[in-house]
Parts: sequence; C-alpha cells; structure tokens
Amino acid sequence: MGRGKIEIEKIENKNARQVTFSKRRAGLFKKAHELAVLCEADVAVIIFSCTGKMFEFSSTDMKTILERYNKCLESKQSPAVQVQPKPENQKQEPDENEFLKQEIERLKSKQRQLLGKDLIGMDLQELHEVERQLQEGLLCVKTRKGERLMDDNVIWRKQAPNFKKEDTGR
Amino acid sequence: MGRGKIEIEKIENKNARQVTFSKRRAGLFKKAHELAVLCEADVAVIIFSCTGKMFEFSSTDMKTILERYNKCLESKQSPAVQVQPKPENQKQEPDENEFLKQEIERLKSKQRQLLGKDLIGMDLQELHEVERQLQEGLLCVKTRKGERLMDDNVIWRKQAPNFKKEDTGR
DNA sequence: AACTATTTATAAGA
DNA sequence: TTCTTATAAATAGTT
Repeated sequence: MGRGKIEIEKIENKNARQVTFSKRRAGLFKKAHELAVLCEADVAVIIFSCTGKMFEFSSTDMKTILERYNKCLESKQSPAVQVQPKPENQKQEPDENEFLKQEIERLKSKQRQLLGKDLIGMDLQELHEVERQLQEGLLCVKTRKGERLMDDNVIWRKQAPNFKKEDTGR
Repeated sequence: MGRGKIEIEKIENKNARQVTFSKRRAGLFKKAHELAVLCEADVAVIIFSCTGKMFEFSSTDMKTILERYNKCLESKQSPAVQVQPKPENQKQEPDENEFLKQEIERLKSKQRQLLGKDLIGMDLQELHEVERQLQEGLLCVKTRKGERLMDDNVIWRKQAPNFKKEDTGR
C-alpha cells in the first residue's frame, strides 16, 4: 500500500527499515485496538525491534491477558499423556497453521504466475507488472550468468588455456 | 475500508461481529507477520474473542517472546508474569507446522530466484534453468496480454453499439 | 465463501 | 523527521 508494491522480505536499507517499522508498528497497534473495540475482544501485541527495543499494546491490562493466556495453555495441557489417534478436526489451535497455509497458497499462486500459468483472471495492468518482474529477473539472471562465466574464465586462463565454454548464453 | 465507513465501536449485530472478527483477525496476523519479516522484529499477538476463544500469532516461539517481555518488565522494576512453557502436544501436529514453515521457505527462496535475487550460490546449469523458466513465463505472459487485448476488442466489435464495456483493464 | 466499492494503510517523495 | 500523495491493501456491505 504505497507508491509502489514491495515484496515481504527484509528491508536491507537500515534507514528505510526504521521508517517502515515505525509506520507499521503504529498501523498494527491501531488495527489491534479497532479489533478489540469492534468485536469486544481482548488483544495483546508485543513487539521487539531488531535493535532490541520493546513496544506493547493491550486492549486491557497486559498482565491479565498474559495470565489468561497461560491458563489457556494449562487447560490444554491436561490430556497430555493420552494417546490421540489424530485430533485433526479438533480445533485446538488451527490458526497459525491456517495462516501458514494461506501464506503457502499466496506464494504458490505468485509462483505459478511467474511461470506463466494461471494468468486467466489477471487484467492488463497485472499482466504488465508480471511481465516487468520477469524482464527484471531475466536481466539479473543473465547478468549473474555473465559474472559466473567470467569467474570460470579467470580460473580457466589460469589453469587451462583450451577450456571449452559450455554455455554462451544464447 | 469497505463499502461504507464504520465507527470504531462495538458491533451490536452478533453475526456481523463474528464475520468482522474473523476477517480482521486474519488481517492483524498478516500485518504482524509482515512487520516481523520486513523489519526483522519479533512480534507476538494474542487474541481472546468475546466468546473466550484464544488465538495467537508469533513470529518466533511465543514462549521465547513472552520470556523476553518479562525480562524487559523486570528491568523496569515491574512485577512479572510467569510464562508457562508451551506443552509440546498442544498442537495436534507440531511437525506439520514445522513442515509448513519449511515449505514457505522453499517457496520464498524459489521466488527470490525467479525475481533475480539470491543467485550467488547457483551454478551455471541452475542459472540456465531459471533463465529458461523466465523466458517461458515471459512468453506466456506476453501471449496472454495479446489475448486479453484481443478479447476486449472482439467483445467490443460484437457487442457494440449497445453493449456497455464494464472493464477495460483499468 | 466470493465479490467489489470504498476506505484505509503506507511507500516513496518532498 | 514530518507531511504529502499516489497506489496497494484491507475490508464493509452485498450476493
């Protein structure tokens, strides 16, 4: 959501990372607060920045929420020794899994698009963006191939004057 | 963000509240995850719905984050909340979770390669394969773009003059 | 569960 | 850093 689209991966530029951290931390706390009010939920958020600084939000007393969290864990601890065939459909805590599965679907979908599949639903602008990404990726790969060849070549010059190049990159 | 603006106050309609809770909970977890990845932060979110059901997200082990939280509090002279170790068997399949995370890493790694990043470790043959995939993807996308343009055009020709085009691809 | 019209969050720029 | 603004993303109401 911004002037450009970004990939969800570590922001290498330290300054940009700090700015984004501040903005998104505020956004996350706001969303947490809204969820708490709209749905009468108890919400707690704890964040440690990569510099080790701590930030927290809680819709009610943090201590109370964490104690409740612990009680929840304890209550789930009881059937510890029992052998469960497979409590698959027991909705004990499917949510992180659920989230991970969604994330996997997102990634797979994106990958299919990059491989030129499942393009049917996309509009012209989206197609254009994928095309741009592919062009960019292709350029990077070709560049890297060149570097790689050059490295090999340096080794070759040092070691074997008549080494045959396998790949000239068409 | 929706068809209409809403006030941030308790949603009285129980059904609507439940739907909003589910949607926004997913949104909050996604945002938490993005913040963690983008900024290398440790993020933990705990939610209790108004029906008492517990949901949690943590970018790394929840226990670790909560212990770190307590250490932070201690250093501020505040009374700490004891954190119970998370029972191993709490999740029906801790292995599945681990597996899903690995799967996500695999997909992300592949995607970075397709976008032309993290190519350093790859040998010439691997680079060549990625290049081939990108070329193929690119061809598909270009073809699809052509089709898309043609479709729009055909519809227009056939349906004019009374057909109203709804979507021209932005 | 999907689908969009809108609102909201935010990335990049000033 | 704070403000602005174009754009991406979330989501409220609808089907």
